[in-house]
Amino acid sequence: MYKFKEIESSQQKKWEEKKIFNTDSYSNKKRYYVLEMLPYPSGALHMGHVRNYSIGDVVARYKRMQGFEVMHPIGWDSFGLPAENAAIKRGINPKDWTDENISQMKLQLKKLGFSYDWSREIKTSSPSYYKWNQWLFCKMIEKGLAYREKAFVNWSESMQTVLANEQVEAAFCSGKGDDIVQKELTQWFFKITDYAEELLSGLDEIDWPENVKIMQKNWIGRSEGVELELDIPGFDSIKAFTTRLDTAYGITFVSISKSHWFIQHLGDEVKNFVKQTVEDKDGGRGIFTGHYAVNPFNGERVPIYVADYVLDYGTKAVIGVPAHDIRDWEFAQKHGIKVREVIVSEELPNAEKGILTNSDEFDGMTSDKAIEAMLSKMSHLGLASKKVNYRLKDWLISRQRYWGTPIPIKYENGIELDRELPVELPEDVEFSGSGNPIKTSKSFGDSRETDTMDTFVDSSWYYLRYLDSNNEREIFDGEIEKHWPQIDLYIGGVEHAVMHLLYARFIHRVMSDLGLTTKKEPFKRLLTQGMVLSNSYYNKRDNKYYFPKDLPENLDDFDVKMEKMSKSKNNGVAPEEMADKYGVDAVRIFILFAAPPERDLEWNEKGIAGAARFLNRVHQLVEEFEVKEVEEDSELLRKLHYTIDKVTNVMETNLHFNVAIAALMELLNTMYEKRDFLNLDALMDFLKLLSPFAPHISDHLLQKLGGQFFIKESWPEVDNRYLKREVLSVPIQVNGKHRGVIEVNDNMEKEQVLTLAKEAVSKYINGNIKKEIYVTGKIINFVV
RNA sequence: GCCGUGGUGGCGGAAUGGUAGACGCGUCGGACUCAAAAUCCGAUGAAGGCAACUUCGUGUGGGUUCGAGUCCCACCCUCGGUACCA
Repeated sequence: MYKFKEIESSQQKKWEEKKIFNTDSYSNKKRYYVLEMLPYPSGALHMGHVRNYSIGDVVARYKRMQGFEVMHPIGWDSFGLPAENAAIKRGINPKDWTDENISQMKLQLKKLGFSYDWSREIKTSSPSYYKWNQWLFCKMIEKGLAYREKAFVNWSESMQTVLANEQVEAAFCSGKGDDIVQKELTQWFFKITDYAEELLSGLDEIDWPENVKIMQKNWIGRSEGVELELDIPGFDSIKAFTTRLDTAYGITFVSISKSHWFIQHLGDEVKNFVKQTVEDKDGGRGIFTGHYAVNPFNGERVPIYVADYVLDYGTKAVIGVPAHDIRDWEFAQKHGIKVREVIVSEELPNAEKGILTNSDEFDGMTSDKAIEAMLSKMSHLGLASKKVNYRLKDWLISRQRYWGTPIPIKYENGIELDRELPVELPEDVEFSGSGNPIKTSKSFGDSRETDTMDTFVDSSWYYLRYLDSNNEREIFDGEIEKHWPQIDLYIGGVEHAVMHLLYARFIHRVMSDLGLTTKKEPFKRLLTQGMVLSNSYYNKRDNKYYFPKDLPENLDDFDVKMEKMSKSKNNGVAPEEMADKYGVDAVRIFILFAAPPERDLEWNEKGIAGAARFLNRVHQLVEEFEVKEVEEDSELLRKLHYTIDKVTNVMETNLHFNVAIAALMELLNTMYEKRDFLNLDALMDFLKLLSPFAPHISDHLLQKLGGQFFIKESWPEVDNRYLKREVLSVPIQVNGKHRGVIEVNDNMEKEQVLTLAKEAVSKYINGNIKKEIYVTGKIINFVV
């Protein structure tokens, strides 16, 4: 095996010495900005990171070879819950814990040889970064895009803190869910709903995977419908949204959400129901309020329920038509609510549009006609209006936690912005596990906001800070932003498809409206990568996950599953261990080869050995190579140019590096067979193609052949002359079944080809051909 | 529940509607070696057959088409997200 350790560390040293990955912010070359989602410093780099950064690194190196000035930065998303938990559990300061993790992970990253411009590194937990979060917050207040409002949260009485839904679930699982209530707190929000329409239409301008666009579309959830007013005798009327006004005669109940204004008028039973937190949100849970609303169409009194399934958006109230809505049907079944058919149906429930019945003068109309007619009648009475509704809620950014950006607000004389930025996190705090630690600080002051910001705020604009990360006067220099207005390619896990990516798009638009950015959309192209999985071994006898090295011969007692690598399942594979054993380049090659980037990847140590073998063969070939006059070999040249074409295509289109690497392996095999005909140019072209994937060995071999660094070389070009084939083999089918192959000249006439084909498969034809299909050069099919 | 993903040999995967299984792993056989490792060469979807070859085969059931892994409909399973994990 080639000496990968020596080669890798010496190449990395050379790269660092020459600072060849640093980016000129003001470069006048063509520019390309490739970015991987910034990591949370959990303490150790995992294979998911390696995969993410390898994908980005390949693109960065390829683009450099194409003559682009490439921006490829890295930093740390270093605020967040785990640091605070470590503080509570082990008495470590969150800052120390975080910084220690960062320095460890940085070391690991450097050993993996990614082509980052480290001079741009950022850390979101440093005041020089979060200062600008606070500055943005102030701007948003000025713009009317941040406001304070009451909202329900999961509140743990014993811990005196807010819990995430995930934590609530965990608490219920371990039988500790009893003290969790729904509590109303006054909190800060960002008005993302003001941008709902833009965020929706903006999706059309970006080159993102269709499924991610659809998820965002559905999350925003635009629906056109009607807001209908129903009277509650003795109270204000209630407004309910519906997209199916045609079913209004079928209303047999009304449901409101748990934060609806009407609840304040209700008794303790309902209020207690609202406070309860239960595990199962989807069981059609609801309670009758004791009040009725009047259906303006027929004057009928229908019961009002508070129901879990009504989301806190829009009017927070929906009409219940069990006959024609499946969820309403289930709710009605559970609560014994009556059902009335108003769309002619064979069977109930029936959610399809159709012809109306039981609907007075609207009987016999189609749904669409009826919606118009019914809306017109009600709007004359002032009881209904057309309305566009969104599922998207405003973004609650307040967190009752320590390790985040302090919200820069003082409450001395009402609500006041604190303009002396940064408002730094106090260090004289206690981590007792109960309440917000900031409240224990003496230095922080009594009149300040003690909530911190959601960490999604940090990660919503960090890519802009990279442009000018050491700027102390401004969030970034506008001139540099004009040079690098968008991320050309953004790479990260599909788990961020909605929240992070939607928040970032929102903040970017806000910044654009503030005149800070020149484009509306931050990420021109998105690649969502799959997870890295490996086998986990769960022992059914002692209920523990075993490390693979601790397994017995006999696995009868074990549940073996392929799942996401994680600490708790003892199935993680440490990148540095693999790099030590097989080399960094082999790790990269394997992780890129084992699956296309967007798919989940199954870890397999045998596979990485295969990658190392491949690189060893490359090394061997170059070691044995001598520069001398050789004859041209058309097959070798065709293979070479076919591979250049293939790899370039992958780079320019879908980034399916697994296919590109397979092509490189095929080329290597051909070059081995034909090594007597191999010249320096061909060998060099092969190494160029390989270099983005396996940069250490490639640069090492280049230096042996008299060059320097591949990112300073130019990407090879296809010569179409070599790709042409004179003889094509065309498969023949009879009735769609493969029956043979013939070789034809590329200039042969159709008739001649068919005659030859008939001869070749005569025994399957028996004379009577009904139809002949010939797709030139591709396929022949006879129907008999 | 809702929104989205995926399902192809023993395994990871490849395949603009046109020869299913490229490439790699594993396995088997051979070469080299005193031997082993490494390396190199060859075979490898399943069933039947001495063989030529035949039949079957891309989660399940239907459909469109000369032709479907690929398009359409229904279903099953899997994974991600679900607004305070990041």
